[in-house]
Amino acid sequence: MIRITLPDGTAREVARGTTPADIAAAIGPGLAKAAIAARVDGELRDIMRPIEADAQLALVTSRDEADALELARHDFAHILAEAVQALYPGTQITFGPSTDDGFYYDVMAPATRGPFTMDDLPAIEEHMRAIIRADKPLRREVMARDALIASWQNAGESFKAEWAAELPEGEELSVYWSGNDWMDMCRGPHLASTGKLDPAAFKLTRVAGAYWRGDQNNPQLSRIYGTGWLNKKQLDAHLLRLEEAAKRDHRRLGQEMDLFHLQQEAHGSVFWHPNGYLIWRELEGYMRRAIDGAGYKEVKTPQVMDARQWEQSGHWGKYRANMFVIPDEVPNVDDEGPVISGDADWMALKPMNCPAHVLIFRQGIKSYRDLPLRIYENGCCHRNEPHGALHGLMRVRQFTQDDAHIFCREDQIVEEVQAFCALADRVYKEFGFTYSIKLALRPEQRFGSDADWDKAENELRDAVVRAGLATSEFGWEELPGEGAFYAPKLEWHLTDAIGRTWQVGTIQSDRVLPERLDASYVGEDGARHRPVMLHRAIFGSYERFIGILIEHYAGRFPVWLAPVQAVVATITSEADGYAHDVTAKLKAAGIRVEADTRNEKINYKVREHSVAKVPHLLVVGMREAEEGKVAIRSLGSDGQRIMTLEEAIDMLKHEATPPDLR
RNA sequence: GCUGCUGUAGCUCAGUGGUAGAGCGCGUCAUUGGUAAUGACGAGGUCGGGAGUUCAAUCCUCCCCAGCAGCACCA
Repeated sequence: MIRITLPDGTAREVARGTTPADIAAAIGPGLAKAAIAARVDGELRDIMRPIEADAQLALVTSRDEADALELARHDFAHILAEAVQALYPGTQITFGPSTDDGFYYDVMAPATRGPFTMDDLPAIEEHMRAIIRADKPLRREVMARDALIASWQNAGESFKAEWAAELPEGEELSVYWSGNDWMDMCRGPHLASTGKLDPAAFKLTRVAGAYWRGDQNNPQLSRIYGTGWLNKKQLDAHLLRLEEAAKRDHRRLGQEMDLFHLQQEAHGSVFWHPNGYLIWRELEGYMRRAIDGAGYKEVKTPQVMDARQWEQSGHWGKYRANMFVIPDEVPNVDDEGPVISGDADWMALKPMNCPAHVLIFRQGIKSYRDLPLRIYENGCCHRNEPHGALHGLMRVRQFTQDDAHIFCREDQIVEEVQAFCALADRVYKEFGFTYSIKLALRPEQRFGSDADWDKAENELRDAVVRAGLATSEFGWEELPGEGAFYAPKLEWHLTDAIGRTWQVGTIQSDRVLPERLDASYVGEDGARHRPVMLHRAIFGSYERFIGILIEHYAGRFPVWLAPVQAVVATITSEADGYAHDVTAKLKAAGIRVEADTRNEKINYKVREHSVAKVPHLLVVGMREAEEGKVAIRSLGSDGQRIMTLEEAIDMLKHEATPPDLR
């Protein structure tokens, strides 16, 4: 007999080999029906898997949503693989986990046909539903390693065989049978049968290429994605959320609001339109005030530098594949010959600002009294990104960083990092973001000694701990191998209005570049010392930050950032004179305002400016003109507020004030 | 860079082996209307680029470019 302890503290003596399903049945028929899995000593397990020893048992029902979703999605993935193999014999299966909103499965299409496409999805979905309707039992079986490998090889499943052979020696190799005719190697757990799934609660969404084991040197598989839920209501709600997210896509809003455009002749670089550049200018002003207040000095450095400089900084060796390289010569003007000779010296557009800032630091002799020296630049950088990586404003080839480098002594690092944490906190909060902080640790490819990396990692960790931010509330986490080649990184991940996260801010503690570029200062002892260099950014890049803001605000910018803050719209042309008067006074008060005196109905104007997401619409007719008032209709509310022109100006002036100046 | 899909008017999209169409937008005219689309008329496209097949290509084939989804990459 073994002893099973339930969550309420009661215990039962049952025979060894009793399943959680048996225990659920013993407790009551309702629970027996509702139970879909079990937690045995905290581990999620099949409801039908026998318990072999004394254990804590908690039965899992669909009310335990996170567990239930995980189980359902994992089952959907298996059924997807089973359906694909049933429909397309010769398809090899590899791996299929659950995701945040569903599942995917990576398969290798048979050699006789190309990769799977969207056109294949309806048939696969239909077959998945048939498998669910068939209510096939899902049965766990432990197999001997050699037998399992042999069975995969016999079945022509070379990927599975490779994987099975590499699983750790001691690990129990379990497979799951769907009925008696299909099985997959899997750690589990699974639901008791396919019929536990709701056939209306999933949808296959797309097909894409994905490399075997995530390595681009390996064969490319077809990855079939689906979204999966417990019921149709949840699925529909999810599909609706996707639609809402698509509506706030910055590429779409950028066009609708006339903020910027991209075109193939300059792919990866942004054409900022007047409306979009107004947002940029506001952010630039905001950031200048922030860094001025925090003791930084702003500089501007060259776009192009000689390759020898990039060799010395190490970028030529480690980063050249992503640099735009330029021959240092006068191009051949004879149309018959090649434009460049091919034997000129090379120059390169800067992919980052750090070396240039070190060169500024190196001018003259620096004393310990000059430290910390904080050098800031709105630095325009070019990186030759892989074409497939480009994405609207989020990943571009020309971008401007709010970049600064803090040159300091070792004993100033923690203090400087802490001050940066405070500055970043203020900025992100003023834009309405919450955030988490992660520490990215040394990568495999790196410069510098292990001792320096130990120090650098400890300093960053220490600063966050002292700032009180190394807590789960701030999502504190360490990410092995994710650091830059010259330094570990603290990363700020923002959470936007609909819960997505974006990595933007960073601070990195670097001992490599000062060494390579020979930066030094004279210490109190009169000797030369190496400064440590802290690389840091808050917006990350203006392009990307604006893209994030567009999606975060869904285009409904706070007044201080809105390109057009107010429109004065007339009801009849008799009010035109008053409208122009109002507009002039608002302009004089510093408001970005436009007059709409077109010969259109007020309904039309209200609609148009609402769609354009203008925060305030000041409607004026003869009534307002005679009384010296305006009727304000604000974005997001249906009603209007009548107020005097002076009151309206005060209100708009207040709302148009950046948060740091209020 | 890899896999798949897409590229037609300023925008969103329909369509055809015989040189193209809608809605919105734009222009003109009429209408002066009180809070999410007034009506009429009109202008606007070498159908992403190049080559090939064909009597004839926007449509079929091939190559290139870009965009989209994902993968890889993001120092």
